[in-house]
Amino acid sequence: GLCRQNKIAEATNLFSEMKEIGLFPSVRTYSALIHGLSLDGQFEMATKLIHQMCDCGLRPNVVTYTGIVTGFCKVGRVEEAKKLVDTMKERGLHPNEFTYSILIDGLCLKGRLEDAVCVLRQMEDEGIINNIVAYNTMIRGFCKVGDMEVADKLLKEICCKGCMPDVITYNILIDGYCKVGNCNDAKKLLCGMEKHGLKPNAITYNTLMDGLCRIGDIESMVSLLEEMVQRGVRLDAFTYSILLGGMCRVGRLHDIKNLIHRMQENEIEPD
RNA sequence: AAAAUCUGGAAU
Repeated sequence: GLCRQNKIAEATNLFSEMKEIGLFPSVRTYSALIHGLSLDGQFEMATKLIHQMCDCGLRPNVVTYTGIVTGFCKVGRVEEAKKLVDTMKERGLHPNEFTYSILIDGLCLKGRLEDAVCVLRQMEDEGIINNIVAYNTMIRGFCKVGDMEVADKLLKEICCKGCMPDVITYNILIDGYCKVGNCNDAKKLLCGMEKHGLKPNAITYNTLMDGLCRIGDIESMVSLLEEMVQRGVRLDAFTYSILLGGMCRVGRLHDIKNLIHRMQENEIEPD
């Protein structure tokens, strides 16, 4: 909990206190702290804790190592992440669905899409075929470089394999199409997801409205906003920011004032 | 669940 609030120091203190009063931290406790330290870039400390665990007779498991892998990937140190995964394997620990999606994300962030695909295939070869997060991560990688053809191919591929796309899959693809200026295909995906029984959420609408706003289609943006409200999807701070951007672009100052007023009525603080 | 994926602006 403390780690999630970026209070690593407090977490570390609490951890020391625990030991002083004679409590033995469990593998989970260690893993939580190791994850927090890794995200904070404190890899030496994290490694030290791994050793400490072993000294206490505790066996670090896949989650423990994956915590450090996450830290490396987030700061672009993918090679070290891969090396750690190899170490894990040597110690008889098999990477799981989390490990794979994290590694794929790390490679995508570095622009190493081909390598990421290799890891994805390796994951499938290991028999993990229902990891929607890994597929979403991979699809996002291609979307971010504007390669919508491959992204779409992956969507079709996972459908064939019986791994059901979720709302996030569609949100990622909608954003991809919007960012290359192809709002038409983005709109088609919105219909497509509903056909598959998935409910668009605020992020879906925000993403598409932003795309429409970027190509200057304010009218479509407004009708989408109406649809969003009608269907009871709550507007959030992102929604307002996107709408305000659109209104500024076309100089509708009066509408902007209205929006800010409505925002406060709906108890959303302008950020 | 002790760990993974989606949207704006500003800042850097």
